[in-house]
Amino acid sequence: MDTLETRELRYFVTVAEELHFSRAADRLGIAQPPLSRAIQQLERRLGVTLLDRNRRGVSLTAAGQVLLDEARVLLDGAAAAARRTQRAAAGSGRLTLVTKAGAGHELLQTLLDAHAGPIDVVLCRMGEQARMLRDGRADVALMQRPFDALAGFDTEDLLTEQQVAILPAAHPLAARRTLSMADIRDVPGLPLARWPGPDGSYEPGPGPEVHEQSQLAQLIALGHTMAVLCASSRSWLWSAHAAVPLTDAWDVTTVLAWPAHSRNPAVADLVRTASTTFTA
Amino acid sequence: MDTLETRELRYFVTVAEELHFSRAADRLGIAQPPLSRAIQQLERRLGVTLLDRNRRGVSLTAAGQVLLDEARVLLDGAAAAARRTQRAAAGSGRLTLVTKAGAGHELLQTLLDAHAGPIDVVLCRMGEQARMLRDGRADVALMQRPFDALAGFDTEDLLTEQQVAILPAAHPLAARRTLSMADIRDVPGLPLARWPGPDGSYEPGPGPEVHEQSQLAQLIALGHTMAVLCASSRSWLWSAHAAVPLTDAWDVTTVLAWPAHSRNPAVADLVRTASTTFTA
DNA sequence: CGCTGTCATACCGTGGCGGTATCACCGGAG
DNA sequence: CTCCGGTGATACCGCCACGGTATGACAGCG
Repeated sequence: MDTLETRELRYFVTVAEELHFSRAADRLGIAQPPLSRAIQQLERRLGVTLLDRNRRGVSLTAAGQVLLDEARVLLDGAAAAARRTQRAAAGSGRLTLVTKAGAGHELLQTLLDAHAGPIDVVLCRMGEQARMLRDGRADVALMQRPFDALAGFDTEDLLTEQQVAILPAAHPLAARRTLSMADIRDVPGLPLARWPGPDGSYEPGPGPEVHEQSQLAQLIALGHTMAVLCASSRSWLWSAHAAVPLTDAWDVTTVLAWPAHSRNPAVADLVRTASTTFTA
Repeated sequence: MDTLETRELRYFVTVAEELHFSRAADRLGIAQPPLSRAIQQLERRLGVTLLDRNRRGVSLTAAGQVLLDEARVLLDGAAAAARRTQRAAAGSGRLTLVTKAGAGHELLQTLLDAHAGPIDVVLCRMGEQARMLRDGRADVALMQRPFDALAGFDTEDLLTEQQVAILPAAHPLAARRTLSMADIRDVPGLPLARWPGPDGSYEPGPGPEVHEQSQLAQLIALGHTMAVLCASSRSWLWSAHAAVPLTDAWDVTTVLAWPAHSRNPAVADLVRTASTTFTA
């Protein structure tokens, strides 16, 4: 009675996105009638109306919206499963770790030194780690709580640290011993840089949009922006930068993250190594 | 090049479980030759050898083991998606919350009072919540950290409490004001009750195996066992029971949990209600 | 009242799935 | 060594289901 076929899910997602059978069929590379039939068959099998075909267009029912969300997750999962299987066949026993370029450099070094097996390290842009874990291109990631979206992952805490404000060295605030969040909010001519959110888009605001550490470093050195980062970011500062501790910012915990259902023995091994290395 | 069909995954999982094509075909209700062909086709499509067909049986390659894990998750996910869609169509806007029978009774009452919409409450046996969330029979669950396996779920902390030892009132230890874990480990004639683990099996040990609060209550009243539970369990104690605070046991946090990718608006609503109710 | 654009229906051909029969291969019993 | 039982692979065939084309039903619109 159930058994959703991935072909049907692919078809349904496309129709739900286009809200138009002909365009969806076009995107799928098939004709419209078989698509209509496939959706009808899916609805009949589930015993649920997924789409309202009114005059003036197609719209999702509540159940259709639920299935759309579920189907997207399933299709992504299927693609990820294929990739993970292929990676497992190719690099037997190798592990791919993904981290933001420049973040937690010493920590990563320590981790790699402590771990016995071979690890491929992939550096990615901010917030890309989750996607790479989810789509099967990586096995584990270094991520930061509370910044990164950790939903759907298992995690092991590695290191908790305070945050610091990174400023142009020439700016008056750079001389302070400590700062509070209130001090750095709305500094004239020195807006906070903006990172992409979980969906890759930016919140509106006055600061420049950045997605790489090097971008940020340059913009700060030029005196165009400032940023709030964890204390270990000091390792990549330039002489034109200054780091001032923040007294009232949230602590940042760097965590090792992996897909919740992963039973990859190499991942388990790395996690064990990490937990003994960093809790001791 | 990818696009794993669920039919193929179903076939592969069965073969991987049986490690025997004919038996697997039998379980699937098809003949052996089409099954062999389907697996070959899957291997060709992925470009990966999933099974070693040696004389003396079939065995999984490393890549095959990876795909087996992934495929199980995907198939479970597909079944869950179907159920969630059907539930969404049937009880429009209703929410199903699952909790252990007897656990966190007052907390649940408070939550239900605070929430506006209709909620179906399902009581289940210990550790069943995760399964019901995963397979789509429930939308949200009350679970306890660190007892329950929360991997793959999003959670919102509701209440943290100390643990207490629940003893037969007649036992000498019941007179104590407080106890430590050392005091109650290896008490002659009063072993700790054992719960099922995440996989439903029991660790070996001297105490009786229990999976329901009522079972436990009776066994304690009879003087056959004792248990360590969170402080709010006091609400269901009998007169034949005594609760003694434990000084050095882990705190227990009751959390609201839901599938990580859920975008069910009713769930989001309940979570918002819960977080304002319990953090204020 | 046609014209256009939508999704549904009718019908048809083909490819893929599943079935049966058989092969190739190996281990074990004699 | 030979035969037998049992394995998975191969060969071949029939049928269903998927996809294509043609057309229908129906609403909006000039």
